[in-house]
Amino acid sequence: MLVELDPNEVQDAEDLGVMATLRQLIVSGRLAAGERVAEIPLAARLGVSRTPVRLAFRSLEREGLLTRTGKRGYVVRRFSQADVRTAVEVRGVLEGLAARHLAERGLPPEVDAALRASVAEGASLLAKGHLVVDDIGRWSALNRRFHHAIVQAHASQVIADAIARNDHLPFASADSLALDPHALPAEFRRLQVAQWQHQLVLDALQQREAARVEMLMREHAWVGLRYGGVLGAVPQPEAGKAA
Amino acid sequence: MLVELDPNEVQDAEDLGVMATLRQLIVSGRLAAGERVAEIPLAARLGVSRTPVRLAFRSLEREGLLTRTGKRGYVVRRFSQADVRTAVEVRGVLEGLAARHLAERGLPPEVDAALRASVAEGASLLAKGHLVVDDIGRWSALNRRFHHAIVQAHASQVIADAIARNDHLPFASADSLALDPHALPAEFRRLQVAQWQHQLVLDALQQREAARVEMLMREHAWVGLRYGGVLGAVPQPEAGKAA
DNA sequence: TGAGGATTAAATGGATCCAAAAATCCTATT
DNA sequence: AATAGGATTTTTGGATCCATTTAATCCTCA
Repeated sequence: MLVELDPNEVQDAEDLGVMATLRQLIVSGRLAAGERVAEIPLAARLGVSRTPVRLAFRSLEREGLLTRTGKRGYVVRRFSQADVRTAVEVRGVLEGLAARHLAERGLPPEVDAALRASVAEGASLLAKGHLVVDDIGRWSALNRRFHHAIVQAHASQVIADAIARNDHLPFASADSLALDPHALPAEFRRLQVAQWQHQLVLDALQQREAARVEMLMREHAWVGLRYGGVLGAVPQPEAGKAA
Repeated sequence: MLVELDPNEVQDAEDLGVMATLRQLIVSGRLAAGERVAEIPLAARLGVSRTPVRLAFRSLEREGLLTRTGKRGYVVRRFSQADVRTAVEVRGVLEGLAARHLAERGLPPEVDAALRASVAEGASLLAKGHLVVDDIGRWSALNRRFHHAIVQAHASQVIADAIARNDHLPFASADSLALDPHALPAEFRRLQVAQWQHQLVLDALQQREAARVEMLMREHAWVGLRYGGVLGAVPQPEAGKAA
């Protein structure tokens, strides 16, 4: 009944659930943009019944990774270069809103501590003047904590939800700043800019400079996308995923 | 097996699909905030099997109207006053982004025409100096067209999607400016402000004043929420839905 | 050879079935 | 009487089944 099973695919399916597996298939490009996805073949491919696949399709549709085609079936959504830029800008705008609120209401001690810790860790990571491959993961983690601290500090979950939904677009999230291990010197310059921006954001929050921190966060969003070109790093060839 | 069927509920279920019915039940408060919703009772209540209910649950979870409780089951999400404010502000920020882009790129003729038409219709609606109940629906329609024209003008669907997802929160959308038919004089003042704002937005777009139009759109978002108090209308008692 | 229509295959939506997990409730013992 | 333990009932997740609809194929005729 079910054939041609790539072993590690099935592995994923059992461990993480169909939802995560599908997301992976889409993000990795094994399901190409524009490709039609049907319940039955995919269920067979993953070794599960149609039911979980159907449920996952609805969720992924709401996440924006799948779109309906006419009366029947879904296709993997295709993202243009403009979509990528816009998604990054949307995140910047929303994180800017969160940061502004935080500046206006004042920085709670635990948020301040979390941000200081992230900034300190970033400083020590860059202090040696160059990058090693291990630093990529460390930066990703501290960067995630920095953004998370700001976004989660808001009294309402609504902003965090809006950001999370936007982040479902794989290239939009703050920790999708994919660092090229083969261009570490250039990436070092990029991270240095990001680190400066983190420091400025923290300073503006502490000074309760609301408008300033909003603009800083907006600008900071671009570091994952365009700064590569400006600062001499190789831009990601995400054209493969885009239309 | 299936009893206690409110006839018009079942009517809805057959016509609009479980998804829309559930949304209605939640928005109308017939499913109270914080209430637990289970598949089997709800399927019986709607006269359908569990399958469509399950699918609807996943979608509504992604929309943010339902949240999981621990390992099992969903509850109707409860929204605080802060959530309502924040959702409105998020919409303002995103619509502001869309409007700014439009100003930066220039106003295409058809968008300009659509916006002019909405503004003109609003002017004629308010020209008689007072409101009648029919005007509520007319305003809602023209207001929707105005906002839609700005949001849909963007090259990427990403902003529109983000706004649409935020608008799933029933109180957040631009046409949730619920006008009280019993306070028409006060509502007239409110619509007059909204109309002025529409005119200013259109002017700023035509002049390509990007920063100005962004701020105008942000401010305009609040008209549905707080201006009532400022301008003397009765604020919505949405506390019933909020926590 | 191409177009149109009819037939066929396939995919979707809804319903039901089964097993596993969770919550509730009941009982027995301290 | 209260609590711990266990049994029962409910609910969920997954799988399969059936009917309907849509898409695709193929065949015929011009």
